[in-house]
Amino acid sequence: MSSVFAEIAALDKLLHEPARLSLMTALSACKSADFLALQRLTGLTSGNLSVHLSKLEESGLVVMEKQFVDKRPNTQVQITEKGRQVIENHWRQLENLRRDAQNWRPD
Amino acid sequence: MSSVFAEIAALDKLLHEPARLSLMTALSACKSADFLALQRLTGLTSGNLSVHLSKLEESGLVVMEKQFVDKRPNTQVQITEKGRQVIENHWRQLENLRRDAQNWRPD
DNA sequence: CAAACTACTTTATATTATAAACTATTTTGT
DNA sequence: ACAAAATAGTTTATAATATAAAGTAGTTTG
Repeated sequence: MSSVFAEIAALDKLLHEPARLSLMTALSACKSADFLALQRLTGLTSGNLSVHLSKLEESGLVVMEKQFVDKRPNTQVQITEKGRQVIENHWRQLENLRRDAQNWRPD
Repeated sequence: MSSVFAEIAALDKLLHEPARLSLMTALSACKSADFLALQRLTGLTSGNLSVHLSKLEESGLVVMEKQFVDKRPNTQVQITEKGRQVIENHWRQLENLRRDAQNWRPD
């Protein structure tokens, strides 16, 4: 896999999907956030948010802690060290792609 | 739609899909490129490349010109003005997301 | 002149995302 | 008190999407 283009074309879909890219980028900026804050942020339906978070958790990119706050369920979400690494790397790849595109010419 | 996060979460999938993001970014850097150059660049199978390009063409983001060169079929692909606008806007949105993430805090 | 190659397109299948329906509990109105 | 609505999610079914595999039309090579 020589060029950034090829790298991007085969990019990690888990992270690249827009909703999850937003979530991971936001989570990389804070210690933790709860379900509703993330829902307000992204505008996702609760169903979609739930599925996206589960997917991120299964891959070890976030951890979820479920507790009761004021007698109501509350889910705190936190990015893992692995998650922080892969999202940072993902942004690096995107930046590389954009930079390299400036002077690409067809063979 | 208030935040960049929400904008991104509802981002144009057509452009965001990694292969097409690569293709459009590359095409925005040159007058035109042919099928094989794009295939070399992205590492896509010809089947996938064909489908992705057709999708971009249907949406008016690229135009394709089919001709014979040295007795062989040859497909030249060129980004349209609309295509140039939407890919540039897409990159702007991604940059905004990343910038805004730096100082996001859960409500 | 048959077999292999080039440059694709079409189709079938597997993956993925989204919406809708559901669960469990709590609060509000009468 | 108790039905209705709200909260905070999860599960499931369906629709959309991507990828791989097979097919087409023509060309070159042994």
